[in-house]
Amino acid sequence: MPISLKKSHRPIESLSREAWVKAAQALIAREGVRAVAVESLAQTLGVTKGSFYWHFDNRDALIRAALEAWEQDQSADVVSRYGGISDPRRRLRLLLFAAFEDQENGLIFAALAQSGEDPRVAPFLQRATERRLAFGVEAFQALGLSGAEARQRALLAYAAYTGYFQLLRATPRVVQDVTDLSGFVHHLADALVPART
Amino acid sequence: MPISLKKSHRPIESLSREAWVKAAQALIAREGVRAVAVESLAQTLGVTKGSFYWHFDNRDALIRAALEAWEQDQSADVVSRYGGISDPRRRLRLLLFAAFEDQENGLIFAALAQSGEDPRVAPFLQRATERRLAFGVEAFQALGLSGAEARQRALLAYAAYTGYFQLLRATPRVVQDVTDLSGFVHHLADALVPART
DNA sequence: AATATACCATACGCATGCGTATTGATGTCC
DNA sequence: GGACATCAATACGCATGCGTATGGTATATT
Repeated sequence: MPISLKKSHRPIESLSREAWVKAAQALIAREGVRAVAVESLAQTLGVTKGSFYWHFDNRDALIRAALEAWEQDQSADVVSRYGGISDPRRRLRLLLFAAFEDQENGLIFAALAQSGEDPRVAPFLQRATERRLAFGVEAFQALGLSGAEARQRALLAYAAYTGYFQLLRATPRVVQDVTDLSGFVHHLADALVPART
Repeated sequence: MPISLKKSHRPIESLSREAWVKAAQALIAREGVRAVAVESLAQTLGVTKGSFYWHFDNRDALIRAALEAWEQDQSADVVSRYGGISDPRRRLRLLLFAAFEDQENGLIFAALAQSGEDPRVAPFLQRATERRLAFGVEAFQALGLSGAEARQRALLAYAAYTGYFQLLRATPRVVQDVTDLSGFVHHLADALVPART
């Protein structure tokens, strides 16, 4: 009965594989899916292709792994953190502010949308978009709006959200002329969330 | 004294060059800048590379030509068609409706934003974004808003605009659940344009 | 000590895609 | 009809990037 059992024999996921996935994610976030090249990635990791093809079957497997890992901790996504708030008005406003404040997540999503034409990315993007919009629709319905109206506002809110980060990503200089972001979001929230039940 | 002078000698721009540019634009709009490959383009045009390198110095020249041609008839862009309207409220609302209705232009712009990481595209995108935002800021200022507030609203409007078309491009199925687009824009306009002077 | 496993390097084949060089066909002008 | 310009086909060199094959080294197990 070995006590110090399987230290490096089965770390279940051999550590270095994680490094590949993370590097791929970083590259996707910065330059899009098409920039994921195994040889250049290997160089930044200080190894060669020989390593890569031991950990992964091929390039697609790496991209898939990166996207799946990204989708997994979507549980940490903003929409998941505000399901518990009961007052629908409060929930919506908090959600809006939190969404615009989480630049990390917003920019990653914008980067992914940028690679949205890629057939590997499309389904992930689709699912995430549906999930987020559905959350918005529910929240607006909980506010007393009809289904059609709730869909309208959710789309409006989400378009503003995704458009903002797209602009921030593509032309940051232009966006940063708007110094008061909270005022920006405040106005959006006031416009979308009715003043009274 | 030749009467039928210079029919094909100097059409000033040798006709076929236009074809290359248009094909490149179509490809950029559909699949992004990186998809512009001279050999595949040549095939779709029914010729070979030999032709291309007579019309253009290299691939970059084609991309530049396509982007410049696109920027040229930005004079046909929505913002240029509504400068004449004197009533600022009316001007803004018309502009908003026209912008969301012109799907052609909106989708092309979304496609370009998708290739915004490309150093060739970036300056064009930057200029267009600045132009459009500046127009919005002016319009909101004409409405009596302060500079800071005008910038906020212009950014909000433009984020919603660009975000909408990004969503329409990336995940059309999800967006088309919102059947009443005019209601969508109507709400946006009401939210952004103050009711009274 | 011997063998097996995990990880990585090197070297190759192959496809794609850019750019060049050369040649050819079809006009236009004198 | 000969010279020149316009447009295009063919063939090549070269780089990048994917995937494979094979061998090497370190650690672990027995």
